[in-house]
Amino acid sequence: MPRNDRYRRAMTVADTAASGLHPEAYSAAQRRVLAAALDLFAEHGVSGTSLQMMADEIGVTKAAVYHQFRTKEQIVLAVAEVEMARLDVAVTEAEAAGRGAEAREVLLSRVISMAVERRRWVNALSGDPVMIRLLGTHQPFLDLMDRLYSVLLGDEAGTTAVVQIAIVSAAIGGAVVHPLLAGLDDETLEAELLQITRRLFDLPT
Amino acid sequence: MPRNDRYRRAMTVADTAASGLHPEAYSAAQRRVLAAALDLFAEHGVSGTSLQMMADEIGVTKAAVYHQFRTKEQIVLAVAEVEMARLDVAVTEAEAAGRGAEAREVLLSRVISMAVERRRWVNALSGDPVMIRLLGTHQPFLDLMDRLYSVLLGDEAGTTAVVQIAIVSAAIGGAVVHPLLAGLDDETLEAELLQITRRLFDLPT
DNA sequence: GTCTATATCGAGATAGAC
DNA sequence: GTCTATCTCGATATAGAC
Repeated sequence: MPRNDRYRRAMTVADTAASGLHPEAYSAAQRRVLAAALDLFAEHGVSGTSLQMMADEIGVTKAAVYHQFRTKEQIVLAVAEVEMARLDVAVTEAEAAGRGAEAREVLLSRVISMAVERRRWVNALSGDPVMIRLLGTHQPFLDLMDRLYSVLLGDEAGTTAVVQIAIVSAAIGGAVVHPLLAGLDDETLEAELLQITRRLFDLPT
Repeated sequence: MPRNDRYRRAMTVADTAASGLHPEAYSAAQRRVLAAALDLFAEHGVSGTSLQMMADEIGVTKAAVYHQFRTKEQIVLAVAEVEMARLDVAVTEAEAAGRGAEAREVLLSRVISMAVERRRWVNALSGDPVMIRLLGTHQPFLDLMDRLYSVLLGDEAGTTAVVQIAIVSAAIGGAVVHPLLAGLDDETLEAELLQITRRLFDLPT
């Protein structure tokens, strides 16, 4: 990443404002980089992951990685967009199911399924400070989250309803990475999460 | 941090095995370093925070920071231990309330109160990969978490009960840092969290 | 698509004066 | 307790050959 007056520049999407929700089809070499990057981000964090680590993981040199992506920031952005595209599919599918409880039901099951399936990477994608800053300034992502929350909220309004969906989101994202549940198989975890989140929504407010 | 054969060495507690749950009283200069470090960890992650950033934040030079702590790892460890000591007080207090529902009730309210109060730093303390690795090899921390989970579990056993407390933990930790709730005042957030977590425990399994 | 080689900078860390 | 000065290394990044 380029430099700042004092430290290295904070990551922004300024250089890549054109990138939206439709990441072009990456080459095989690019996909290898992105897969290695995601694994390493999960283990060491974005800042703790160097281009050298990615190169070693793939079994090539740093220069080969730089041939696929011009900067580290481009890699982070590409990783984020690939995951966003997955989430977009789920939200779009839920929206197609209408505006009420059915839509919410569809979204919940799709999101839980995705979160469980990709639990090794959830923390890197949603908890890493570099990723948070990047996505927080990335309008397509903000729009996607708005849509997601709209489906979850349905017709509800008010603080309690917002707290409720925030808690459900947090519970899903946090449970799949929770050390207590690290040994639990995906199917059981998914079933339990589905059950408990459904009951959270059925609770009287 | 010292180096590895290939990259810089992963953080361990090997050098400081003697440090436990009773951090010595830090000097005023040391506390300034720890406060700055915690803020910066929350904003940039542990790996993304340099000694230079800490020095700038405090208004001294790097060498002055190195006079207070011999390595960056010592700073991370000290930050973690100060927070652990806070949590330890809450767990100890809950344990004093017995072994049943009352103990759980005390612990829940204390933990929620702590999490809300310190929500700016929760992600850095529980989600940062460096912190996770450090604490995961730190026996006093593992013991503390065992005690915490024991109080939450009470007499319950079985997968569903474990999932339940994992979800409650995740919900608390995740809700306080959730962007949707960033604008919510501490008192409201605390009350809502208390209510919803209590209901989660009252649900029939 | 991958390599070797290199440039530049900031990181962690230390020595020694005040 | 803080400073200036310095060391070494790994980080991002580029040039140019194969």
